Amino acid sequence: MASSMEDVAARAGVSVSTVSRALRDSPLVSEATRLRVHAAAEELSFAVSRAASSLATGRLGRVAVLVGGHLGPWFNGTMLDGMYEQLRAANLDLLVYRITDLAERQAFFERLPARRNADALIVASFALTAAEHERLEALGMPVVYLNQERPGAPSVSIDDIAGARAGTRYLLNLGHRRFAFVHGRHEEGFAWSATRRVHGFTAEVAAAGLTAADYQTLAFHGETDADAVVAQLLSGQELPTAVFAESDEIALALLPALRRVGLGMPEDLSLLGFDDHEMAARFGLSTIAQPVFQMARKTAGLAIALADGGSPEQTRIQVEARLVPRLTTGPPRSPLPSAL
Amino acid sequence: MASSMEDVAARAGVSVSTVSRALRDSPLVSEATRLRVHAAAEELSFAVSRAASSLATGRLGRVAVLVGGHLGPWFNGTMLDGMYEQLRAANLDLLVYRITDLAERQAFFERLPARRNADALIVASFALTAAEHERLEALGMPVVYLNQERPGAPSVSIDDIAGARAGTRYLLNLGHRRFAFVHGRHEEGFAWSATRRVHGFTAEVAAAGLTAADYQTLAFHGETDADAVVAQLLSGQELPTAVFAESDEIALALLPALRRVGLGMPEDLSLLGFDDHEMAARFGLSTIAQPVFQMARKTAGLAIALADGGSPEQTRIQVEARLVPRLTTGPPRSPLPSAL
DNA sequence: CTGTTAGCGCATTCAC
DNA sequence: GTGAATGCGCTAACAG
Repeated sequence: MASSMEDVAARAGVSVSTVSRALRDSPLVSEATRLRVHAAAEELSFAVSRAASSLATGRLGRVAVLVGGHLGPWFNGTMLDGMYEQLRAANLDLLVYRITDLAERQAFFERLPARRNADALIVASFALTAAEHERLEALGMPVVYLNQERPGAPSVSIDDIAGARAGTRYLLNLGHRRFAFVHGRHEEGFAWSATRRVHGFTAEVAAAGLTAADYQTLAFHGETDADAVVAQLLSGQELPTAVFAESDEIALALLPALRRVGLGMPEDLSLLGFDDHEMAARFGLSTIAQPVFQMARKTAGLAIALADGGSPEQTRIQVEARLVPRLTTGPPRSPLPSAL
Repeated sequence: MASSMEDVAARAGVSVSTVSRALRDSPLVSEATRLRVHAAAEELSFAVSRAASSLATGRLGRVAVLVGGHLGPWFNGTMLDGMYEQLRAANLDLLVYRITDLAERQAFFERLPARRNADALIVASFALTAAEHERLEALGMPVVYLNQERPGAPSVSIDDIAGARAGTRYLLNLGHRRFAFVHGRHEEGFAWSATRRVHGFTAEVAAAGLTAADYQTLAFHGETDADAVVAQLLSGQELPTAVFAESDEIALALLPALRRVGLGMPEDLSLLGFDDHEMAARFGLSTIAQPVFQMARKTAGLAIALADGGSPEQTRIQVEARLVPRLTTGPPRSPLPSAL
């Protein structure tokens, strides 16, 4: 089945070294024998053993990605797509690792399955502890971070603070003065942008002269929690006129929950998300777009350069988030919503 | 940096073979030396070279997945998640390949980058041509199919026909007699279940005594096409009372488009999807659930067994789709929708 | 239970 | 331009 180079060599009437060279299109081989060897390989359906090749060259031909959370959600999936394209173009394979809970987290950092198993590691959207960082740095391979900045380490990230400020500014400009900011859980070190987005929001409302009485910060704990959050909003002192969600995932969960209690957007309430999730456009959700795909490509680009042993000129890339106003935001209505 | 086994051997005061055995927790090593070796390895932060290990054992420790389409969409992402869990538990890495267009398709089948690069290949939701099948079979490694049955080959798939029939039956039971079935594009060989679902639908309506005048089949060509499909529905001879979409992705695109023209679900129209997309529950979409996660786990399970050189008892697994009625389906209203 | 020996399949010197 | 050696780092078979 898996014929060896010797078989190919015999068939092509050359030596194994020539086969090796010819198959990798080395210029040290004449065109004639190159073709002859390729033909022989094809006939025997021979392929170079990656393991043997790697052992000899020291290059694995693979880049590993450590994903924070599940692979399924839009963000991570899109990210993988972006990386994949870059890697494929560079003829590198994509190896995936995932960390969804503490068990996986411990398992990964104990065994470090990526070690000596890839030419570079991408750590994506996953807040590491200092100890974990050190562990990775002792890995002996380049590590690139996505949405996580580490002094001295290559990274690609979005300016969450600026994005959150821009979103807040937009709502202020529309005339809103009473806000709620809804964020996901950010304990456990699984969060990355969350904290920065809250900061951006509070900084901007403060800059506008608003005080703590003018806004509230609510936590959203997973899918089933939308109604609870809406209940909190409704039972507060005053209903906010604008809700800024830390992510579109949250905003999209809030959307039907708000509609269910009779609140229309943007008439009764403005709702602004963050990320530009694929579903955001479909449901007319206004949002702050994060160019996930591009970010992923750039991150992979860094990883490729580093895997090649190169040292890219720019190793810390920051991209901008930009406002995408759609249908769920508008000026506040002067009186309180009639629905209340 | 990357210290070798010899270093560890020296430090632990044993031979390399003992190091090799100890590190893989072979029972042929005494507990004392096992610990000593592990300690030495830890101190030198040594890890076994996968390439060298693979070369010596012949096992790569990796399973490759060929995904049809992008990695981002819910279906593929969920699938990867399911496979990942199984593979990780078996201590196998997940290598990802993707085919989104003709170029990628040709590139993959020409170069076969997975060849001699993984212990097994999973082909997921991707309809192959006969030539491609042959090419894979000459690959020299086990191939497992997800949602694609191939005589003699191990596979896991859903019973699309039964699912589509059950959905249609449900709508018939509600009293519906005028239908539209909306399917995605299924040229290009990128489709798998699509055709079977249409067949299931038409078989069931035929069995109910309906004729071609009672239903129509419409094609949906991507996100932006929802309005066009709705327009077709509205401009037909008679508006159907129930719309069955080939997938939730399509149904979820139709949903806002139908609302936009004043059609309420289920008052004016029943809408039924297929797959149980994560967003389906959120938007109350009735659907036929496909247990993607489980299917993925089972597929990975087959791949693992085959990669181990085993021959699993059952190699062709079929799982059932089941109806999940939610809010978008109900009995038809007797007169035509007042909105018209 | 442990050490010695001999490859695994390729890439790369170095000669020619 | 090509072939003959050597070694990449580990595992396995064989002794002991």
